Amino acid sequence: MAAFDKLPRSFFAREDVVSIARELLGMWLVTRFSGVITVGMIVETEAYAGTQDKASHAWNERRTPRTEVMYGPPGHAYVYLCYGIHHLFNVVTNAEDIPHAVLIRALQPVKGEAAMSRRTGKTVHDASITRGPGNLSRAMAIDVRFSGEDLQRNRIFIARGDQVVDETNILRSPRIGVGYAGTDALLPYRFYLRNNPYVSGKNPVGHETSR
DNA sequence: ATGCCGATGTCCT
DNA sequence: GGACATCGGCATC
Repeated sequence: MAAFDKLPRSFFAREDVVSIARELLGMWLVTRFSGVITVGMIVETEAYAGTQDKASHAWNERRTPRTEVMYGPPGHAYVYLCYGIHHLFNVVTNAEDIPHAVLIRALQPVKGEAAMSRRTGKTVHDASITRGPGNLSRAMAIDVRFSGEDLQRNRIFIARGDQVVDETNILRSPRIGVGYAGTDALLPYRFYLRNNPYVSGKNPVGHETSR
């Protein structure tokens, strides 16, 4: 475990969830269950900006047993079941009572491909193995039982990757599947790496980040 | 290449 | 009863 440079809680305990979503590109998502380690580089994320964001489960102060973890301290997992089938992995950010989160939408496998293949029934040559939030959760063996998991522990965490992401290779676009969110559906809160085969969505229309 | 549709837990009306 | 931060299979163009 010592080989991984785990992100400290302070990384997630910041106000700008959109910046956090962008900065998570190139980081490694790591799971370690029963000694089996799987690692994927984060290549696609989306920011969800809490009570003011109509696309967020926490929109308008909405609070349910499912979403309660988003109102908790930062640096914890928020995992929920989507369409009754898919387990979607998010990281809680900001501060307690401010329910911001970043959805991890796609990974590029780094380590543990055999375990990923066993869990999904696919080979690593099929990019769909970790493309899309439902698929990556299956490959990493993440499910709703881990909602609320502290990412400072060693079962699920995020670590610095082994290379720097070139800003010119980061594209942004509106979020996927949130058409119901009115004008908030237009916000460019999705970030992804240019030309990466593991990025979800068909022919994504993206723009370079301007900074 | 594009589109429809079924699966199905949680939350909402 | 319907919508939903999805996915894969099958039909059609």
